[in-house]
Amino acid sequence: MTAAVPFPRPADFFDLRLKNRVSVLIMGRPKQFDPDTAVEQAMEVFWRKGYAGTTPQDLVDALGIGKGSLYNAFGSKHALFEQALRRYRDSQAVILLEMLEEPGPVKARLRKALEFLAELDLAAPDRRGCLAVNVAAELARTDETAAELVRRMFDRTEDAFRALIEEGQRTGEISPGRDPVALGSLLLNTAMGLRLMARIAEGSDRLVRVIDATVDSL
Amino acid sequence: MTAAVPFPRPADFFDLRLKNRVSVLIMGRPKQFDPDTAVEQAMEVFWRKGYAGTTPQDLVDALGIGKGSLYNAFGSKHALFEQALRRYRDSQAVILLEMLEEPGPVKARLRKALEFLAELDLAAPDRRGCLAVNVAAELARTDETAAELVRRMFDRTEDAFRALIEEGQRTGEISPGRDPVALGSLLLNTAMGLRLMARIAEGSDRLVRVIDATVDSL
DNA sequence: CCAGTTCTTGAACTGTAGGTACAAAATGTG
DNA sequence: CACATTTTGTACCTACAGTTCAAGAACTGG
Repeated sequence: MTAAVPFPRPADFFDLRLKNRVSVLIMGRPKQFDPDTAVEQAMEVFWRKGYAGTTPQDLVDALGIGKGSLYNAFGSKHALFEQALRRYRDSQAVILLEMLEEPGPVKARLRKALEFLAELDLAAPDRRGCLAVNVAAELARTDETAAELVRRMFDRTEDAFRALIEEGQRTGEISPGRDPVALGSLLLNTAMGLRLMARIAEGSDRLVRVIDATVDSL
Repeated sequence: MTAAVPFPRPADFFDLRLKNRVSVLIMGRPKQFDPDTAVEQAMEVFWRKGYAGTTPQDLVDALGIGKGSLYNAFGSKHALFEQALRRYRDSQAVILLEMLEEPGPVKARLRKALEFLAELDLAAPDRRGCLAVNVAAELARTDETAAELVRRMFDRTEDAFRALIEEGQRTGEISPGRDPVALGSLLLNTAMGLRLMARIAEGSDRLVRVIDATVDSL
């Protein structure tokens, strides 16, 4: 939960201090837009159109600000993308983690979480899927910064699944003979596979079958 | 096996007849390059760089022909991409299908096939992963033609997994109580998930765990 | 109200994406 | 060899990606 919003890294922290001091001591014309909102909107655009598929014009249109403001505030398309990806991690990727931590029987919780993902993805505008999955497929080998961010998100999710399995083994719901680490990896793989499948699925049938078979396998 | 190279569709067939008649009756200068090889090379480029990430210049460089020849022969970037995707289906996507049809115990065959995928993906240049997976993530909602091709590839693979499960149930390797259709979907999901994970994996550890847990779950 | 600073707007700029047009060269046919 | 037809490389084109910049607007402290 608290890990969802990680402690600012040194650079961020310095920026923040600097920004605050400046806003008190010097101050120029204030921003006409909220940078946080802008990052959020940029995230939506990258999510729907991909990195290469997003143009500065798309961003300008979505954010409702001028190109100058955009580059003044964020520096470059890639820098904005990086911020958007971090925002995704902090606002979206944690949703699954939180669902897995709710109380109740382990298998039911797992099923509910997977069904939630499937419904979310099938209902989402443009069937955008999961930004982390999309970035993994699009940029993995050409953008090490993005790849590392996605890797960390996957690591965290894998870990949450492992913890869930271990809990199930303690409560007796899941056979203690099975390797919780391996099952954690498997569930991560299954969940991300689901989100990929959701991008081209015609209906929910296949996704439902995957979820059924997964829960059945535990 | 024979399905690997499908019978020419009407349009292809007509083109072929026309081309042959022309080559007998009129005939001009023959192509200096082999279109099949060119499509193969284009496939490699799209595979490594994605659709949006591939420029006409990239294609010209990789194919070693002029832009004029490129557009004369293939019409547009997108048309060439479509041919490249079909080529992928016929030359690459079938490899997994063939592996699943080999003789031997079902579980061992499944393990071998998944391990083969993982090794292939980890060793591949630029860790390009699976073109179908990449296209699903990049283009699903913006290119219906490509989406349909990927859908069909996924359908075929899912079917091969289902057949494998049914065979395992006949030989007693797999419990007859389990739904082979659902397990087919699950294995498709797992395999495509693996190929996605391979794009950002740091080592083979996670992939090995996924494979172990998958085979264990049957 | 002026200095100093930061933000905004919009034009401008460079390079390239994606594709077309064309003339010259190459080739099989008779 | 002339002919019809095709390929090919080059030049060219329009649009836009991605970014920069100049001019001015808004704010604060003095």
